[in-house]
Amino acid sequence: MAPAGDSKYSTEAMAETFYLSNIVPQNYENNAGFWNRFEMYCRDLTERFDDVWIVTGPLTLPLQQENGKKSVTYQVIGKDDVAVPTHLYKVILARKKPSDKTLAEGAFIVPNAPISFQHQLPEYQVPLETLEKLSGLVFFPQVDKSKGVKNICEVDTCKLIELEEFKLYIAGRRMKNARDLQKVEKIMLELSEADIKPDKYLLELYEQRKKELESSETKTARDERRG
DNA sequence: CTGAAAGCC
DNA sequence: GGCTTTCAG
Repeated sequence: MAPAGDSKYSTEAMAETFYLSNIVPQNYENNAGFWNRFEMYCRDLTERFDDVWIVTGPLTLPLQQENGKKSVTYQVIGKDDVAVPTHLYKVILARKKPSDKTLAEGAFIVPNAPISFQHQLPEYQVPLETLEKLSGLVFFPQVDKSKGVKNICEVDTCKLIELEEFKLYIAGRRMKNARDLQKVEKIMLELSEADIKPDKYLLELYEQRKKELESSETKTARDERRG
């Protein structure tokens, strides 16, 4: 998860987040696209589950070479040869209420490469044991798997945001930060050019931002007249 | 939201 | 160089 900018996180937690030891090189399009949608889904889980635990990490998995043989190869970057993982994983463990005995779990392995909006989360789900073998790790060892741990994709949706919804969300973010009325209108124009109809939420933001900017701009003009 | 690129002191 | 503003998926 990326807590940046979210005031409910402590500065200590933020500092830990940005340790280099907590960072891996990730494909840009993946991070801004599929992985971003994945993280949005994870955040959204907290709306439906009281407790959500997530472990994320890198993998360097064997791939079929041109000679037909499988090998572990991965790119390294920078002067210190930082390893670029071939895949990233997430393990999700969630509980509706602290009193609940049954937990929901999901393990996902995602290629560190661009993944289009046509792809959905369940395509990348694997049995937890598979991920444990590939990573050499044991996740949530204190959880007794024999006690009916449920599949998160059955208990919840595992549905990632679609392209249109994503663009509306981005437009909303931009709307809140728009500097002037020109920018505000540009956001709306770009949406209509993309054949996306603004939803009620965005229209509200639009009207609100317009009002704010109109009042601040007339105020500025008044101040300027006063000299 | 995820970022990089450009601008500024 | 580091911080702020601007732009892009």
